Amino acid sequence: MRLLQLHCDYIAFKPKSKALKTAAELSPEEKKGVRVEDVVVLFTSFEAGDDERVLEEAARLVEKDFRDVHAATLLVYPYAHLSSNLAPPARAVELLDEFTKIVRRFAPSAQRAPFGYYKEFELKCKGHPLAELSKTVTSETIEGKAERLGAKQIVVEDAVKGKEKSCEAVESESLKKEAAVKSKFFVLTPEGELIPADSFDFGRAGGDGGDFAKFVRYELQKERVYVCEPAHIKLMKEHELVRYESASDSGNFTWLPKGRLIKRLLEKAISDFCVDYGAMEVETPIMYAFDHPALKKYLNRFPARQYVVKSDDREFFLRFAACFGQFLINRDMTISYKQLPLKMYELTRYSFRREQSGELCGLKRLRAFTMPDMHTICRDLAQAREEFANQFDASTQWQEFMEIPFETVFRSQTDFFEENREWYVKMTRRIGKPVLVELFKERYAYFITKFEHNFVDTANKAAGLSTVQIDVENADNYEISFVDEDGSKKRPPILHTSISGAVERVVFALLEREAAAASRGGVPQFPLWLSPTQVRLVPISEKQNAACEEILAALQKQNIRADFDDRSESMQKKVRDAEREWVPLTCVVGEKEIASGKLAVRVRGKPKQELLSVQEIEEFVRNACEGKPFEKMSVPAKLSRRPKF
RNA sequence: GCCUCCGUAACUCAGACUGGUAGAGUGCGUCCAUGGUAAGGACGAAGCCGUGGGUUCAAAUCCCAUCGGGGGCUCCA
Repeated sequence: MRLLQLHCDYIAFKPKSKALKTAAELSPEEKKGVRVEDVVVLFTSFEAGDDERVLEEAARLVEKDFRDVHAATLLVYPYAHLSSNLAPPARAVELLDEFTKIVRRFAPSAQRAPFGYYKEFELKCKGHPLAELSKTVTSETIEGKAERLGAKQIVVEDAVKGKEKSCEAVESESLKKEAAVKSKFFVLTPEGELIPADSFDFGRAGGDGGDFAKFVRYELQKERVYVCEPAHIKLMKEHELVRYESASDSGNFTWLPKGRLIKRLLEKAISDFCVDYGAMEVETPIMYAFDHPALKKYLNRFPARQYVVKSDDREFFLRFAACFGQFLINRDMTISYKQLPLKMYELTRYSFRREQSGELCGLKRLRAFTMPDMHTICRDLAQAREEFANQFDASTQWQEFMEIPFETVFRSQTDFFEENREWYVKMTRRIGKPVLVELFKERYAYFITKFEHNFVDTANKAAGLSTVQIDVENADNYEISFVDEDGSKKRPPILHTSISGAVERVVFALLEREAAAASRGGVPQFPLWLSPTQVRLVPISEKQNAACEEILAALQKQNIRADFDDRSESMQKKVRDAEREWVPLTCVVGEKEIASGKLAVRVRGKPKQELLSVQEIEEFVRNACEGKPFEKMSVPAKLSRRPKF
């Protein structure tokens, strides 16, 4: 039995003439035709060998979708063209009537269209992911599956129909496959034990297992309770960093000056990190033609949805990573084995993924995001493994540099994991705590293994930051090759790497980390090198304004982001506002301070004021920002000149 | 995409159940005050009550649709 299932705004049909001599005569009412609104239309072919069980199973599958899409009614529409192995017409009518009866159990208003007639019809399909489904149910599939899986679980072909025209977003094969592939979870300890995740004792080191336990629970999807809005959303608005822009598409954000500054600093830090690591920086186009042969295959193997852009008659998709541009460069390069591993880096501002609207969440998941994306061409799997381990280490260093706590997962094909178990254990030892391992029987995407460092937020939900994957498909797709020692051309394995993860996600993690600190009674703050204001000058009265201007100029000359609260407000209020803005160093300037040359400095997080000279303040900032990038502040240094956003 | 909650001044929110001239705090403006480490005082301006329909003599309020945001599901290289 074959079904083409369409969730439609409406379908209207009208019988025209008999297609089968044996077709039953129609009543005048039936001849007029029918129009049905908000309906799941089941174009149905009954095949030789279909029986009651097939009908029941098909109905069960349809019932689930029918309930999921909340359609008003159902229409069974006999449609012979779905199969080349049709049941005899008389039998088909029996099956049709029986099937209609069965579906009426959950859709009492279900109708059936006449059998054996040519019918004209017009319909409008809704076009959401569940709106277009095809199903094949046969007695063999039922028996076959029942045998393999035991019990009642029956799997049938149930594929989301790809859109027909290339201009429509491609529903990736990988997306479908990923849904179908079953995986198993384990915990790998630094000692090398591999324990099924559900029997691992998270409290063995005492306590509740902390973030790792939360992370594993999150991954295994056992514990998903109601949680409130993630803390970073409120913070990003309060601090005038980032905001929603309803004039754009969901998941495309506006970065205000202070947020832009933080983001720019992070972008510089991670780009420098990658260049220091040995990657060549490039910049590539953000859109690519759908019909390009190398891209077509890759699109299908990449689990993401795309934005589509039209230009004249051509259709382009917006990139969801830097792979496209970099691989197309690699294809045209002449590469010797002597140059491997060869690294290329791009800060993608932006990468685009048309995530489902319900998946978007503040800075954690966006449709347009900035990803530092690095690719490494390796000589062979051995070199890929070595480089993977190096990049695992580099990613870990980066997270340590950012002081962002993380939990790690390795995802791998089962056989690859078993062959390389010691290699995984060694990396686990590097981070010195248990990691999660997810094993797949078959590969659903282009990589054989990957790791992620995940951040666990205040709502106990995980978000991937660093990740490295070993890609064994795309050298072929893109025809990337290098010349080996013996002069032959070879296809390299390629590493896909994001050392930091999306920059927006780094901001998310920083804000969440501080929100968590605050909820534990700590003082939330930005690292000094990321603070929009590093030093704030607060005069006691207008009499100290001139002195403050001088100090301000001196600090700015030393590449310190200083500002000056020259508003006509009380000193107490200025101190309060500085605290609310998380200003790291707030310097009160009065007559005493001018006379002594030592400012009364509130150091954020410290209970007592300190008396520091301007030079000492400069040193303090310089020391704390050692090895970190610097960028200028783009809002006016005088607070009276600074607008509210 | 589905389910659900929410959308009122620049911001944070009350008002809605029970329809009848739009409320507070913050911010902003003017004036007074010139201060010693988390909010000095007075006055003032500021609203297509997300958008579009409907019901009603009358809609921020009730109904429908739609857009945007949060959460749940699905999803997350």
